[in-house]
Amino acid sequence: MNQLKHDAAQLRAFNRFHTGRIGVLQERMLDSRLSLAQVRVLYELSARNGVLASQLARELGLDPGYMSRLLAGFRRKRWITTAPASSDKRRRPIVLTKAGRAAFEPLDRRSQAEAEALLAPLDSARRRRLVEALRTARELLGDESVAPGPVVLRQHRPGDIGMVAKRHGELYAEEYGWDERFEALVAGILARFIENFRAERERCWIAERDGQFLGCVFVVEKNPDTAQLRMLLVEPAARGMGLGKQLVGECIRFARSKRYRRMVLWTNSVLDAARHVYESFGFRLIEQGKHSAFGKELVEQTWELDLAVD
Amino acid sequence: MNQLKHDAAQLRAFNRFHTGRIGVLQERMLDSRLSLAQVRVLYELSARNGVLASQLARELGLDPGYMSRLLAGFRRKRWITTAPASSDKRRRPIVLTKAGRAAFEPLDRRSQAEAEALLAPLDSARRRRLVEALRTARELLGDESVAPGPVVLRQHRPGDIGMVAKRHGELYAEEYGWDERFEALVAGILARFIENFRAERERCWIAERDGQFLGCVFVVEKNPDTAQLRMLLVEPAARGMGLGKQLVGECIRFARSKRYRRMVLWTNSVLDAARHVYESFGFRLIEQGKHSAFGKELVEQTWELDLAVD
DNA sequence: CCATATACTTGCCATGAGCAACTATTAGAG
DNA sequence: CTCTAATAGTTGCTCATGGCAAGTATATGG
Repeated sequence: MNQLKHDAAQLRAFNRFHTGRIGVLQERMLDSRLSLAQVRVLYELSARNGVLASQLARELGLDPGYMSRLLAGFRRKRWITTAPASSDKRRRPIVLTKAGRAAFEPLDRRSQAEAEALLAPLDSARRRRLVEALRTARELLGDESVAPGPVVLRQHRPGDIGMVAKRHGELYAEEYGWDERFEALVAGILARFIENFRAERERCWIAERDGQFLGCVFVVEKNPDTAQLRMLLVEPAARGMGLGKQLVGECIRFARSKRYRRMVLWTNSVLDAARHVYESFGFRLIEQGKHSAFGKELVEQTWELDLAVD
Repeated sequence: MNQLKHDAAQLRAFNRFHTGRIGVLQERMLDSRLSLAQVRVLYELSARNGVLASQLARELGLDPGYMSRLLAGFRRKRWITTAPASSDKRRRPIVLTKAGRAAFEPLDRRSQAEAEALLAPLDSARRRRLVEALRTARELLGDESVAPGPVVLRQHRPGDIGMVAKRHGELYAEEYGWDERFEALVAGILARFIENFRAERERCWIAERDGQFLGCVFVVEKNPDTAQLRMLLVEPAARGMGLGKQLVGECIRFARSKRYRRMVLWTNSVLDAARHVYESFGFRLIEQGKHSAFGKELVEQTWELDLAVD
């Protein structure tokens, strides 16, 4: 595959660039009379009290003997103490002393300041883009330590309407081959949703994580007794974590709290995952029929849930 | 600013992760009996014939003395020849020999293979995201060598409608404080644009670079003689490079070719940059009036251009 | 023509870092 | 319960890595 080669070449280009950049930062480290290895160890020590030398060596990819010497050096400077151990007397958990912390702190500050200096020329939008890009890269390169952040459900704000339309358009084009008229349909529905929006009868939930769009769902008033669930979407990357269920659950809770008697929704037979969610909440299929739309022959379905029962 | 601190911390986290990762790759390098510095120099030599030792030393951040020794080593192995020089006899442009190329090739292949192995577990969508993220990071961190790719103008496809609405919504909210009803208005217009689309009378241009949305503009039929220019948008990141002019130029050319007699557009007094573009093409303000919309008091304007003249 | 700068080399030397052998302790197999 | 193997850490030996400064040869600018 040629694409893979190209992508790998890009990765290498990045690595070259980054080692060059970091090389510069390393030199600065050195003018504090500490080697890169020492700084890395010190950083780990300051972050995690009580690690073992062997753990550090493994994680930082350093030779155990070398690690031992590094730590001996720190011990000589009274930056660390190695408590002989409790249960297992082979182990000597390493604890940073007050002096150790004091030695690390200016280094840490300098490193922080350098990172800030690197970012300073960027305006905040660019900085956000950079941070997001770095996070993405780290995650995709398999850094387990990158905590994915919580999934947040929130109501709509500027930009969401478009995002919802965009992802509907792209995903249904990709997965089912629907043409751009589907996206236009969604955009029109969304436009009317905003234009006629009444917060006490209708609502939208946008699911996101780390600012990344994960999914959405809308409840609109069909008539005073009937709420309509619309535009449920879960991003491929967010599937299999119960987000669809969570979103539909919010809709039902909202509709109940607003005294709707029933909830209906219009969907399509090809959307299997969504159907399972609807079924699991007790929606019943009350009508279906062939129609042709978005360049495809489809079977549309209407589902209904009685909100009074249960 | 606390955000800067946080962003810098993210950058540092990335750097730590990356040095760890690359550390691993470096070890592998070593089992070819070459140091990282040697490999880096070799890479540069293979990429650019005839560099000077001093250039290399500067660019790779290595000591000139060390560089001299590295090169002496290569010379001993007959991997390079240093032509004594032509005009300036101090300089000795370095040329990689056939043997040098042969020595570098397996290294290069191995490094390429390792990069590919790192990417292999990712599906192509993720890989694209990763490559895009790395490119973004490189660019924002100030790698001049990252060529920004050409600006491409294309017609619309699924996802564009939403993107156009989204960016209108976000940008006008940010820059002018307009609320989400503006986005809804745009979404509605876009929905109708798609629903009634006739390629021989109407068109949309999406400007992008490296897959990144840069701007857009639409031409729709107002009546058989009159084309309407709508939804001109240029991303902040793309301003000042004449993209607005280019987009409007496309519109006018298109409208002329479709035998429209005139072009009109509706805009708003606050949009200075756009107004300048319109004026530069000879649009004349034919009507304006206060109105209130999107949560603001605004002055709307109608501009017209006679397509017959000129 | 002389002072200064550039391109590269060389001598000197500290230390960074890999390897293997060694001690102390613990866990697991039989 | 004992013997073996594994784990945690230390130490001796070694040499490549790479910084610094002085040195040579050439070029440039006043």
